Amino acid sequence: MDWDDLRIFLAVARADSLSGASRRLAIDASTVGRRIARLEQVLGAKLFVKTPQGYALAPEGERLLPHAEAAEAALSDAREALSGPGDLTGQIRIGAPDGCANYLLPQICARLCEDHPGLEIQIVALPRVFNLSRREADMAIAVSQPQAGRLVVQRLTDYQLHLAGHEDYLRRHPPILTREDLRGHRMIGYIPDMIFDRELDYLTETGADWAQLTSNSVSVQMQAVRTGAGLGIVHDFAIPFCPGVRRVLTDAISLTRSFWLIRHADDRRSQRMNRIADALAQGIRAEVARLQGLITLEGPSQERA
Amino acid sequence: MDWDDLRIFLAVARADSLSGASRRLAIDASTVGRRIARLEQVLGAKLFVKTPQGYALAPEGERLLPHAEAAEAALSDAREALSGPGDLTGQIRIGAPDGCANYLLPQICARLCEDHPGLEIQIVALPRVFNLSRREADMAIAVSQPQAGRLVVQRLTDYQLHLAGHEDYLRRHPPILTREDLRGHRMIGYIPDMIFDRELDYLTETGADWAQLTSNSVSVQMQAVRTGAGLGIVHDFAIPFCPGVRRVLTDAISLTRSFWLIRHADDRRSQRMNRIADALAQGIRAEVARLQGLITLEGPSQERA
DNA sequence: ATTCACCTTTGCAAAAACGCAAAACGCTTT
DNA sequence: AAAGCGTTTTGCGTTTTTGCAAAGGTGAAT
Repeated sequence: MDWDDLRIFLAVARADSLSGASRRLAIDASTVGRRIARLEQVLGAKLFVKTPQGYALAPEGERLLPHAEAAEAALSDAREALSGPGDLTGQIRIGAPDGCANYLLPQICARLCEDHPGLEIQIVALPRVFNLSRREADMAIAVSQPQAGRLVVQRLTDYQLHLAGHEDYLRRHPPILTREDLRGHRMIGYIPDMIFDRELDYLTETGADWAQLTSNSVSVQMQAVRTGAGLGIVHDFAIPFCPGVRRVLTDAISLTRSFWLIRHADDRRSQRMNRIADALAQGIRAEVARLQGLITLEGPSQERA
Repeated sequence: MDWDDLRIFLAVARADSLSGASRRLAIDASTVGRRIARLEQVLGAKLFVKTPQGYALAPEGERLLPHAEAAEAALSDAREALSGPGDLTGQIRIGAPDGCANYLLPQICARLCEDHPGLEIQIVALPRVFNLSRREADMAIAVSQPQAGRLVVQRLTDYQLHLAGHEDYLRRHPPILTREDLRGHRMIGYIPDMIFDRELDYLTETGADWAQLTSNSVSVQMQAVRTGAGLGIVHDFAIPFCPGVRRVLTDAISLTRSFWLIRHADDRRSQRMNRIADALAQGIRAEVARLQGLITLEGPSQERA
């Protein structure tokens, strides 16, 4: 039996398809299929039920899975035991909402990569809720705590959102001093049916019951605000990246949310994962504080409009 | 990283040489060397110190070893979880003193193989004490309990040894009724400096302080007795295989020893290993009882000489 | 009803891995 | 001192594995 076939087995079991595993492993799908076939022959068991729409775990495969994961954990521990205590190496995939992925993670991860040349970081911007238990990512940042799963959650930091618009846009309209002044403004927000977490339902919280220009992407929304398309709820930490964008009604409308770092429970005792998580947490905390601090310093003009 | 390289790593670490691992794995030594080299490169660590007389674990390899063993355990559990609850399969290597290996194990293991066609049993006759912790065998039968190691020991059965000679030989000599009558007889025994366990020091226990014809193999000694070369201490359970061999002085000289089954502590929770061990224990108990029973039934002639 | 997108499977050429044989090396023994 | 044994290492022909491209199939959407 070739131990390496178990690595392929794990990928297929998690991707539910040869092609998905193929992409993840960077191995051709035909090879993946052949190695699964070989594994099944050696073990004398049908691990998957094969359909034209994918590979699904058969009962025998279900029984194999936890042991394969145990082997994976042993391997992971092995690499950890070998790599020097100082440097972090290997690949890590971090899932995050696109606001975080766009305005926070790049700097933080760049810094991390600089400190650890052997480390390879993949930032996956999440347009949807993430399935961490399938190892679509090693860790994920979320705006709410997950309810179930063998996961460990830790709070990263609070952050704030405010209504904002570009100063050119604000100049073209009468001053906004009360909620009533919002009438007639073009609102920018999420595509309603693509709100995957109730924490993202910013607009209804402000009283605006609908938005004219919507996107599933925070950065697209931000770009809309920046180009003067209207008013939108934006992350404070994103504002420094968009010169000219000014907050309005900060007294009346102010939202606070939190970022949570979610990890596999199995990774808890992994020194490497712990260190990466710590670096990430510290980096996000510092970066949010830094960016939010820049706003009030740079432009107390939010009331000026 | 190819997970299968870890399997090769384990073999080399246990054999302390490429060639030893090569024999055990049935893979060419050059391939074993190349895969170790590849593994070292991927991990970026020198796992072995390479000398013309073998591969010795380097500190980094020492750190890797326990994790590789953890992976191996996971793999073993996996195969166990898959194989049907009824049948035993795979390969197992049993070490045993050559008396046991010659006169007990063949029948027992043959029966076991018959009941489980997928099972492959290797009987290693042991001319020396066995290093079970290096996985030279999966389990071992010994004549004394080991003192140390992560091992689990269970007693199999008691067995008896007596002085014996071939009836032709006995007929050519005066009757042996007391210990004094042994003077002048040619004694067959162990090569003194090759007695690897004090439990094997049969002759001094009888009062005979030296042997003229010696071997490190119980079966060779038995063969000597059988061909009328002299008198020797033989296992009772071996006598039925040697027509004409009769015990003498059974009242004055009677030795009792025990067989112990030694296994790795890690295998304790392995259902497969437990079943094999149980079958082995039960088989040996039954076979020793059966063979020892045959003696008294077949030939009460031990006093006749 | 048909096209499309996605998946798996098969055929074939290229690349990688493997086994064999020989060489190089050190240690032990004659 | 030299020959022999066991080891690792290297070179080469063969086998195996892999990736690519095309084919075959199924469900969803036009």
